[in-house]
Amino acid sequence: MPPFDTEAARTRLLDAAEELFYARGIRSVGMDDIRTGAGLPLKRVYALYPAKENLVEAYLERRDVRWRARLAAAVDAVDEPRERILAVFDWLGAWFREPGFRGCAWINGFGELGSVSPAMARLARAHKQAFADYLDGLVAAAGLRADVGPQLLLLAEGAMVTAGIFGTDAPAVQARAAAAALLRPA
Amino acid sequence: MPPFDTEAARTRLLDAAEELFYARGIRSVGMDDIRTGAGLPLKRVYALYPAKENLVEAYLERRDVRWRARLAAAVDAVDEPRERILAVFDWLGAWFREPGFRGCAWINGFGELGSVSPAMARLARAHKQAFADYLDGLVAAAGLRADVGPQLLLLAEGAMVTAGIFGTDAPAVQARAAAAALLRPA
DNA sequence: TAGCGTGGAGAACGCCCGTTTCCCGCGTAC
DNA sequence: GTACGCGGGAAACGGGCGTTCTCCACGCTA
Repeated sequence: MPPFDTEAARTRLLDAAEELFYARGIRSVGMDDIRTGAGLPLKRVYALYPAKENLVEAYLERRDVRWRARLAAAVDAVDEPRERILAVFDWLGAWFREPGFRGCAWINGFGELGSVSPAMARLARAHKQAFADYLDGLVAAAGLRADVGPQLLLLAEGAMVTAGIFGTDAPAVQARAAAAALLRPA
Repeated sequence: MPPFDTEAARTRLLDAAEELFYARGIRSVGMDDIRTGAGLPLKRVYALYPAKENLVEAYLERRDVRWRARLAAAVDAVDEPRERILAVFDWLGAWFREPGFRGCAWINGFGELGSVSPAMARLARAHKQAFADYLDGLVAAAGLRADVGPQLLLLAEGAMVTAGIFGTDAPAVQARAAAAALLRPA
């Protein structure tokens, strides 16, 4: 059973899972929906991930890697340390404008399952901690006071939530403006 | 059937629904859990709200009124216009510290059901719009530039989300400090 | 006291969904 | 050509849940 096109099947499975879970939420998506989306027999789905929870974890872990890589790539296109911080919010705006944007997968997942699934709570905390650490690094590299980092995190999280609920990218430019104000020396 | 202690029953029902829905999410809570929590026969539950969705709406509407009233009461204890804005974040901190705090009921509900329930999406937007309008009012009363209002909204939303995920009240003081910086003239 | 209706408790129904199992067809080996 | 085994599709199973229905105990009326 193992050596077929297992890796290709895994990719298609995660692609289908990501599209469906992100668009509709986790509980709203049945394993049958995913099987249909991936074009895989249910038997193979369960051979790759023995339970739905494992598939959810794999989806969030892959998305975490990709999301942070895309953010880092956008930031790395900029040199000046303070501009790099603002680039975070520019990239958020680009993300908000993507078709199908529905807010942050971890905030949504935490709201849906955080109190009922320790795994979901852990993944959400890990992702947000990594994002917070990344922002702290940018702040340190710019020689700014350390307490600006958490403040930028709040702006970014607020922008994600607000953009998701209202379906507009305006929060990105509002957050960017607020961030620029916070970067000015006291 | 109508004139018994219908209003008392309705209150107990909404109390139980609020406690359970907020703590565990909406789909994780069964009508039987609510019936047990309220100590009401299922027949009476369905007499008061013909479907779960109606009960969810009633829960969110009552919570909306109460949440905004509590916020307004905390703000109204302060006179100076800029201090009133900061009082918002002080009150958020007090809220975060309450036992059982699990983030914002509308953010969580939107993440869980926003894409699958138009009613949930509408309620979340209405609540957040009302909060945004309230902040805009405080900003106008303080004679500040209008674009500070949405920035404060992002800080507050980000604080709710981050406090919910990490289970700490630190975001309230971080958001308060950021807000204070934004209130300083450019 | 006999009859009636009202309200409470929980069983029952139908549906959905995560997971497992069955069966059939095809390719391979001898 | 035939037996074997593997993989695919889908049906089956078990549990949970929203909603409805049944049954019984109690209180009022003549």
